[in-house]
Amino acid sequence: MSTAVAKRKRTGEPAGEVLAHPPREELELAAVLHALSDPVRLLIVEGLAGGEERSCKSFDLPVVKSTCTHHFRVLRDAGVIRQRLDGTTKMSALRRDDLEHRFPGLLDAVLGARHH
Amino acid sequence: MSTAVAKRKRTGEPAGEVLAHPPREELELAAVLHALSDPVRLLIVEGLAGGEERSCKSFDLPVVKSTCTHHFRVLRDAGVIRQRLDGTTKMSALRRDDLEHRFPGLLDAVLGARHH
DNA sequence: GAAGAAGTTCGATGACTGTCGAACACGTTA
DNA sequence: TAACGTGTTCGACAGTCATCGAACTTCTTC
Repeated sequence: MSTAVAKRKRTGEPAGEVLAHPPREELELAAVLHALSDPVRLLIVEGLAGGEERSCKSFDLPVVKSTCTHHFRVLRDAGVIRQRLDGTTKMSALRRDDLEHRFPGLLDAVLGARHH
Repeated sequence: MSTAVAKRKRTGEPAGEVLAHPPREELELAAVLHALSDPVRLLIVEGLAGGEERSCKSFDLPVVKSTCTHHFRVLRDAGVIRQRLDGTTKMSALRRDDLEHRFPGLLDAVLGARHH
């Protein structure tokens, strides 16, 4: 065996560490607002508002798989969500605490907006 | 005389009416977030946070005039600001009440964010 | 009137975006 | 080991975006 997973098992590296997440101090307002300014990504964020982790596949998004990958990555790069590998699936969760610390009230305002 | 201003004087049409502004019920979250997701436009919004009207020229923005026109129009089309003609200058102001009604807490969260 | 001031319009440009489909990688399960 | 499920990578594509400079419009002022 010489896969990435096998290597992590040998070295004891946590699986989640392979995914890059910006630290909370480096979250940028413009980047977060941009990440939240797409309808599909707003659906994702609202789906995570409950606080529980969810797999990408558990969302019923109006786009194909590869586009989902794109949107989840935009959210992760902006620091809106945190992703963790779990077998073949990737679990995502909102970074509520980090967002609240950096931009107090922002996420609640977005989630509380009356749509349409 | 056959200018637009002369025509408005003849017909009694208010000068401010020539600028299109979306009504408060039609403000869209994604559009507002997108309008706020640009650094130059964030500068404009912060400059209007005091509540007073300001001319475009009173801002010291790091872009040329025509680009300013673009950014102010994006903000106006999204419903973030209201613009009014006053002679050769165009006065801009935040639509605080409308934004607060439609997306409670959003503008305060954006304005209160700790930058950099 | 002529000159100046404040914005707009237009075209161009380079960068980025959202979308898809096909092929691939990896872990799980039969 | 083979098949399946979940997600990624890659290339392509059409559309949008931020930016600039030059020419223009409109109002004010001298």
